[in-house]
Amino acid sequence: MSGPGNFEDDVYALVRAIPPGRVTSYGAIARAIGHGKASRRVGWVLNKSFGASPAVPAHRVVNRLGMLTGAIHFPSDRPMAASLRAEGVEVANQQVVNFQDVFWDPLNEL
DNA sequence: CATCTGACCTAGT
DNA sequence: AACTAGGCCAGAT
Repeated sequence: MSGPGNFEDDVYALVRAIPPGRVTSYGAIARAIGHGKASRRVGWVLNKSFGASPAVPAHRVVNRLGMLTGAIHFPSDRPMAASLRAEGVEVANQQVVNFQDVFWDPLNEL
């Protein structure tokens, strides 16, 4: 019912569970909620997440290579790279530095 | 209403 | 190892 079961809700819950200073990937989220192949939808859901409350730290979600592919869809007031840097994540050239180091795998750590 | 695209990823050739 | 194709599904044209 109103709990987990909806793709949207599951994604929101998981993204909100990402600790500050850490990042994860779309595929990792999709897999954690049981839709291993629906990584594309994750991005679409996050796209709506901007008006959600509590806020969803969508800036902590990058692609598997650590690239800020979704940065172009972020509001100009809150650029993705800047938000990550504010949390201590180094970003260079639209890419996360030490990605493996800051990567947070929900299946492994949650 | 049919077709394409998109914050992606895995697997097969 | 590089390339192609397939999967997911909702919005846009």
